[in-house]
This record gives sequence, C-alpha cells and structure tokens, in this order.
Amino acid sequence: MKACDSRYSQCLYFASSALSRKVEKLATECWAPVGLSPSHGYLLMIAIEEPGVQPSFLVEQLQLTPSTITRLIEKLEEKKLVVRTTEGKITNVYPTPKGKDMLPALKACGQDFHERYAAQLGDRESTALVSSICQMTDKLKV
Amino acid sequence: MKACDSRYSQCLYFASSALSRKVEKLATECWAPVGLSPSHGYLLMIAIEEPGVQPSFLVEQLQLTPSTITRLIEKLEEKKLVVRTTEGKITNVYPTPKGKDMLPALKACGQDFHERYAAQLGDRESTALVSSICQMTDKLKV
DNA sequence: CCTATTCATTTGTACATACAAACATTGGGA
DNA sequence: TCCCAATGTTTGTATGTACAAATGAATAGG
Repeated sequence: MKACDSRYSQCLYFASSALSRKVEKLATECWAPVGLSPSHGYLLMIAIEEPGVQPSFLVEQLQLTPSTITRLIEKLEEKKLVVRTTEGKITNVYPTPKGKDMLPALKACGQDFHERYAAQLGDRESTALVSSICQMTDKLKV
Repeated sequence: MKACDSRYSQCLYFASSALSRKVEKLATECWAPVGLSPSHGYLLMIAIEEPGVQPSFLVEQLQLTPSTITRLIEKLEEKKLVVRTTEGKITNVYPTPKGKDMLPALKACGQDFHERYAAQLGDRESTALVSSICQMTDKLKV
C-alpha cells in the first residue's frame, strides 16, 4: 500500500515518521559499504574534518542529544576509528589514522545517498522538500 | 541551534529524521493524557473502529512492519485494552470494554496534536508539507 | 576562600522499531 | 493424496535514540 492511501496519511505524525524510516533505510544501504550507520558516518566525517571536535558541537551539527552523541562516539572508538581525550570537563574527539583513511569512502557514501534520493524524487523537488522540512522543524517548538 | 544552521541541514537524512524526532516528541506529549504512545493510540483507535482487525491490515494503515505491529498489540493486551484471538493463521484484534471507553479520549489526543502543529506551522503550510512528504515517501523505493 | 550553581559529558535504563528466522496454516500442483 | 510454496504472525535479537540521574569541572557570589 502507498503511504498516501493510509487512513492517517494526512497526519503529520505518520507522514514524517514514514518518510524518515524510508530515508533511514536508504541511507543505511548507502553507508553499508563502510560498515557504519549514517549517523556514525557523518560523525566520523566531522571528526576527520575538525580534529578535536567536542561532543557539544556534534550535538548541534547532528541534532542529536548529548547521550546519543556519547554512544555514537563510543562505538567509533571501539572500532578504532576515533579516540577521545578528556581534559577537565571537555572532551576532544580525534580521528585515528585508520579513521582518516576512510574519508574518501565516507564522502562517496554521502554522495551516493544524495544522488540516489535526488534521482528518485527529482532534483528540484527533493531540494524544495528538504528546505521546507527544515523550516518546519525550526518552527516547531515542542 | 536551528536545524537550518547545521552543516548537514541540506541533507534529506538529517532533515527528515530531525523533523520526525520533533514531531514524535510533540505527539508523545499529546498522547500522554491517555498513557499511550502515539502508535499505540492510533492502533487502539483502529481496533475500536474496526473490531476484529487483523495485524496485516494494521501493518498497512500504520505503515509499520509486522513484527512491530505484534509488539504494539502485545503491549495493548498487557494493558487489557485489546484481546487477540487466533484462528488458523489469522489473528483478530478486538478492543475490550476498557479499551472502547477510551475512544473519546483517544480522539481528543489526535485532535489536540493536529491543532498544536497546525497552530505552530500554519494551517495551509502544514497541510502542504504533509502532502508533499507523503508523495515523496511513495516515490522513494528503497 | 569556600560554597552553590552551572556546564560538559557520561551512565543506567527504557522504548520504538526493524531484520531474520521460526512457526503455523493454507492452497495448488505433481 | 501428499508435499511444497506462499501467507500471516510471532519470536529472538539488535539498533538508534532519548530521558533522567550521576559525575566531574569551572565559575560566580558572599
């Protein structure tokens, strides 16, 4: 069945979560080649491009909660892709050489993802959708 | 920070998941009065309005996977809001009297949710957003 | 200088969801 | 008639995310 045919298709709750699940799935597929989830992949990219980045900054960039960021970093640390150094109350995240080597592959995943959804949704349309979603997200104070 | 200011704000992955998390949160708030998550609430509503409904139908309506539907039903069963009867390979879900009594409250939650997001996003705008999200979801074959 | 507050991060726990595999039932073809 | 494939559902397990509380560090007020 198509999403539009559901009795709740006109409800923002179902609309947004259905979209996000599908997008998550596509993204997961695109990041599979590097063995990371999209979130982990993006986090690692930021850590490579901004070595020493702090969790608080990642919270802002990835729009996730602090605890989630900690968990993401933990996993990348297990995989020896980043290391954490803690000094006082601040923590810095650095990519390991092994992590750094992945940059091209990571970028390719991101590009692949973008190309795939743009191809399916249309270039103009997907850009428009993203920007209106973004606007709405900012308007929504929960 | 605003979602639009993130370096990945133009990426559908972040856009859709950020929106969905915010919407989920608002919806969760709106359903708190009945002590159910939005998904549970909607599922119960369908079960009340279509007694004997089968999991496969709920899968379509709620756009969730079969296993998730089973889990949702399980929880409602624990709370004595629905009962399951299995005959052969098909299962029917019926609301209990206790479940049925909740219908007005459930509808109120749904309405409250709709009013709240419409008030924040604008009536026209939110409707337009929902419909374009829905269209895009259908276009996206993962 | 000490204490109270605030800040950055982590930890314990919980939840919604999914995938893969298992299970049971049904229907069709050899 | 019997087996095999398809169907509907459930189970085991894993993942991403969040909240609330805990920790540890910096800062400000008396």
